[in-house]
Amino acid sequence: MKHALTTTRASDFAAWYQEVIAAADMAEESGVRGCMVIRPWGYGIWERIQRLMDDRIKAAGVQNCYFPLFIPLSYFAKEAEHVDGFAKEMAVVTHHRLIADGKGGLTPDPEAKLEEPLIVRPTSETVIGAAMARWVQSWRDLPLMVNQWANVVRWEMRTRMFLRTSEFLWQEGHTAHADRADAMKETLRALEMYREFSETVLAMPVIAGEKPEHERFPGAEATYSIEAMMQDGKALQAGTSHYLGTSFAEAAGIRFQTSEGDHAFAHTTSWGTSTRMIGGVIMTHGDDDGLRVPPAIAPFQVIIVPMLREDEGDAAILDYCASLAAELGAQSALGERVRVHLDKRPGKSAGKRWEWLKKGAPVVVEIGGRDVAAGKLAAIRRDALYRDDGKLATEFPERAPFVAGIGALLESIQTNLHAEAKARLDANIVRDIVDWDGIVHYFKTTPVPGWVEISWSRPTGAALDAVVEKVKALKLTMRNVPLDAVAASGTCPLTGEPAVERILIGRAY
RNA sequence: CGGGGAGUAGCGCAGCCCGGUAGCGCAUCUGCUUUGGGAGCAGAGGGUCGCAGGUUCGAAUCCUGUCUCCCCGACCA
Repeated sequence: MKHALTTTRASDFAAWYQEVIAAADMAEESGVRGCMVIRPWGYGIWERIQRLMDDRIKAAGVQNCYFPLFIPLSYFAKEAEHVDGFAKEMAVVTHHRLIADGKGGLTPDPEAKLEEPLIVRPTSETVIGAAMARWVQSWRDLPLMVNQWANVVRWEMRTRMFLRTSEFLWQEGHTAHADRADAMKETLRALEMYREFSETVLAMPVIAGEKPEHERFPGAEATYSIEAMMQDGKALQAGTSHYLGTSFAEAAGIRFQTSEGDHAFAHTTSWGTSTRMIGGVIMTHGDDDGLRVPPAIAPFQVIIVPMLREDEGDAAILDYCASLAAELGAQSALGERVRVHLDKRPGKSAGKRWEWLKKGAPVVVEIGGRDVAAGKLAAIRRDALYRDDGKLATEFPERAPFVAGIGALLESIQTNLHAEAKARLDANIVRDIVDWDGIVHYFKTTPVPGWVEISWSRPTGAALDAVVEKVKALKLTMRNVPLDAVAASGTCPLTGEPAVERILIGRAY
C-alpha cells in the first residue's frame, strides 16, 4: 500500500520519527546544537497541552508564577546531590559584554567577567526554594503551592527532537508542606494528575509508579513517574513527581514556626511535564502516513478543504464551506467548542488534503461543486484512513447529520486512539517471567520486545549497582514499580533474594 | 565526549576519487489539456555547493580548522 511517508515504522523507527516531525511541520533544526524551532503546528499542540494541564494544576489549588532564567551558582551549590546530578550538563553565563576580537568577530570582554557565574536553569528547585524561604514563616503559610511554565536548559550529549533537547519547554510545580504525609500526598496527587492527563488528553496509556533508588531525581527522597510504551516497545518517561523530603528546605532555609511553637523545615515536592510529551504522542499515535493528533490536543480538529477550480463556481463552494465551518464551530466536542479551520489557500485540493493528513488533523472534510448541489460533503477520519482495499475511506454524509454528529465523531476518535494504544501496552507487558534466563530469552527472541514486570527484592547500594549493570548489558533499564501492581512473590530473578515488590524492566528513550 | 557517516535549490539526491561555465527528481511558477480522489504535456524561475582560512591561473571538488545533523557507545532528573 502506498503511504504518505517514505520511511515506515517497521523499516526504521528512528528515521520514521524524524520524518513525521518534518512532514507534519512540527519542528525543525535551528542551527544551534540540540535546540529546535517549534513550528506553528507543533507549538499549537503544545498550547493545547498547556491549556488543559494548566486547568488541572489550577483546579488543584496551585498558583502560577515566574522565576528567573538565571540562577546564581551559589544557590545551586547548596544541595550537594542536586549539584552532582546536574553539574555535567550545565550552561553557564560568565560574561555580560562582548568586544571586537580584532579579526572581525566578537569575543567576551575579559573586563566584563561576572563576579559570580550564573547558570541557566536546568530546573528551578533552588531559586524557588530561596523565594519560599522568604514566603514561609508560619505553619499557616503552608502548604505553599506554585507552578511555572518555562524553558530549561540541560546540555545533553545526544539530543532528539522533542525527546531530549538542550532547551525544552515544561511546567514545574513546586510545593512546600508542614509534614511528610502532606508532601507525599501532594507528590502522589501530581502523579495521578499526570496519569489522568496522559490517558484522557494525550490518549496515551501509561504506568504510574515509583522509580528505583538509582533513577531518582538528584536530591529527592522518592521519585515517581508515568511510563508510556512507544510503538517500538521502548519506554518513555513522560512525567515525574518528586518527594524531596527536607533537604532542599534545609539548603534554602524554608523554615517555619509550628502551631506548637517550635521550628521545623518544610517538606517540599516538585513535579514536571515537558514538550517531551509531544514526542510521546508522535511515537504512540503516528503511523506510516504521518502524525495522528488526538482531538483533545489538535490545534484544529476539523479541516475543510474546498476543491476550487479557479472558475465562477468557486464562490458558491467557498460560501458553502464558510457556513459549514460556522455550523461545525458552534458544536461541542470533549467539553469545548469544535476547532474548525477552512483552508482557503489556492492550490490543488489533493495536495492540501495530504498535507493535513500528514499533520494528523483528526477530520478532513472536502467540498466540491457536487457537494454544494447535493447538500453533502466528503469526510475522512485520520484514525481510520484506509478501507480494506487500500483506498481512502472517504465517506459522503449529508451535511446536517454530519454537523450534528461532529462532537461524537471527535470523541470517538479520541477514544479509539486511546484504545489502540492501550491494547498495545497491555499486550506487550509480560508478567509471568520468574528467572533471569526467562528475561534474557524474552528480550533476545521477541522481535519487538515490550516490558517485563517481575518480582524483585529492591536491593540498595552495591547490590543495586550490580543489578543495574546486569540489566544494562541487555540495554535494559528499570522503569518503575507500578502503584497498582499485584503483590510480589517468590525469588528475585536479579538477586536471588526474596522478592518484595513488582518492577517493570524495558528498553527506554 | 570517543568511533563512524553526512551537509550542494523548499525537500530528496548526483557531481568530488581524477580541480576547468551548477545538475537530476519532487515541489514552485506560466500556458494548454484535464477535473471526486496525491492529473498529463510543454515551458520557466530558484543555489556565493554549512562556515572560515589555505593551495592554485582557476576550488562544490585538494588541504587545515570550525559549526550543525544522523548512527553506535558513554551520558541522560
